[in-house]
Amino acid sequence: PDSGALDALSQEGLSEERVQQEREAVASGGEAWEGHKKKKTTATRRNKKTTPKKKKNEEEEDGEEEEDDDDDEEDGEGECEGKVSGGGAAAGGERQREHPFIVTEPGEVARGKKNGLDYLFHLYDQCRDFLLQVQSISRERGHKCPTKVTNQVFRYAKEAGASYINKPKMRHYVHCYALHCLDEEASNALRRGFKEKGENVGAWRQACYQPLVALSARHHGWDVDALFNSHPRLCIWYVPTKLRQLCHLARSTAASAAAQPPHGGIPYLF
Amino acid sequence: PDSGALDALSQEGLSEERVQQEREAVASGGEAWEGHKKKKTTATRRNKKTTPKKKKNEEEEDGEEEEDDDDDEEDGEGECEGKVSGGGAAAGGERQREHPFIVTEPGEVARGKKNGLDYLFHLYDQCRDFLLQVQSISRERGHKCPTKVTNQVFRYAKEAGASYINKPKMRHYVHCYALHCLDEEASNALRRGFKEKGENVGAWRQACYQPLVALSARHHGWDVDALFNSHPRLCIWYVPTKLRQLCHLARSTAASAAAQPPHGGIPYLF
DNA sequence: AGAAGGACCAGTGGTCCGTA
DNA sequence: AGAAGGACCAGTGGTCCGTA
Repeated sequence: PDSGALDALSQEGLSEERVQQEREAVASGGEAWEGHKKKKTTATRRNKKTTPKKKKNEEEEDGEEEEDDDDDEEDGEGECEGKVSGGGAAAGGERQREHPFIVTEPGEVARGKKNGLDYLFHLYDQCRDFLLQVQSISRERGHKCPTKVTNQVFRYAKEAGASYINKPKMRHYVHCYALHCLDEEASNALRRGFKEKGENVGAWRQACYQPLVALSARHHGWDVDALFNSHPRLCIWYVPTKLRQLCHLARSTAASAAAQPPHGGIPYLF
Repeated sequence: PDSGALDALSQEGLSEERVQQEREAVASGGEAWEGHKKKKTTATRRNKKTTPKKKKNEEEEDGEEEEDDDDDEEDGEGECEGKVSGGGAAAGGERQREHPFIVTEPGEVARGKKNGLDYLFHLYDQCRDFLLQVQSISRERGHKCPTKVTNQVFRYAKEAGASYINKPKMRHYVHCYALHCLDEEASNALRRGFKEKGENVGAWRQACYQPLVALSARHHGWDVDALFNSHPRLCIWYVPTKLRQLCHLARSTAASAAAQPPHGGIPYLF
């Protein structure tokens, strides 16, 4: 009732400018992007932990990463950006998903049907770029302006043609990007170490938590929100739940260790 | 799957300490608070503007506010806090809602079955207090910490016994509170003026928009978010949609007036 | 097996409209 | 009529789990 003469402003609209500006090296055959599909599954999901997941906070020393040298088995890609699978057989529009990440050193380009970690981090910078565009549009339309990478930003990215960006992936690796932003030296060392040991991406990802907890403790008294906010490219990302929990746990542990010192010796937490 | 050994922390719990600390003067008879009721209405709401609402951006000069002097017609209230209706007849737990607001001068206590504007503004300060408590609890549990008055805060307030606080009411008058925070002089003058003219609360509420638009223009280049963030008690409140729209419209108007000056004269926007 | 991401769900911001 | 607020709804943050 109060909107008055003001809601002539439509909701979104989204200029299609940025399409295909990013992402040149796409799957072979050029089958159309699937875009909005909304496949309605009728399964009754969410049966609450029927399979008792094993927790893997420490990295296990297995999974000897094969480093496959089948370089140009696909088309002539190798340019710069990410690569997708599902390009080969019948061009009837089958599953189109990005190649999995592997642990690469800084500067190293992943060969074969893999994507490297520099590319992963580049995706975060692209999201930031999309956020800046969304903010600019919001401001000029007088809408409320997001400060974080929200659903709206992911939707915008998708509409702009960056279909390889999606929320679950970006949320999954945020803390890895955080370490990259906050301590590039340590991040690079970790990448080299895990590549050398032949660890898989999951193990490397797990290993990124600990250095961040240490940083939050050392510089921000375990306030991981303050840690994220201290960096301009990082502050637009939500703090992942698990990292928040780890910082909280570490603080509690440190506090109780300080309150009740052991009988014989000094405890070292890091 | 990642939660690990950390989710021993339950969700809320809410110590019942604050109950009845606020709000002494309650309805007569002392019938129990209705609390959580969740009456399921089966009506098909949202038939989208069947009744064409008239827009009321300018205050109309009618409604000669009767200022009823039936002071102590109810019980012996008159202490300090807000008053509720529904105390009279059959004590079978009927509708319990706050008395409507009337336009009062600063310092003036509303008489009869009315609440004054000092009381209204006091509710905002109470909400801030509840937010501070929610933040404190969140921080000590390692949860993410709200910076604004969210649903969680309203829920907390209700559980703490402040059933007279609710989201629609608080959102409805935010901009009035904003003016009170940002320019108490102007706010007080407006209250005196509207009381004197015998305007109702709705008219006064409408009149609070304009001075805020002027403030946002003058001090923040029409950035009303910046205006809200400039005040510590105000920055915890979401900017109301209509105020945001008004600021946007005013900026556009000012911009086009500046770009295309009229043939004979200088335009004054304020 | 390890990993990418469609799609789901509980709880949010926003406010309409049946109620008093 | 003017006003208070229960309750609804579209779109969010978060991430599970069917998929490749």
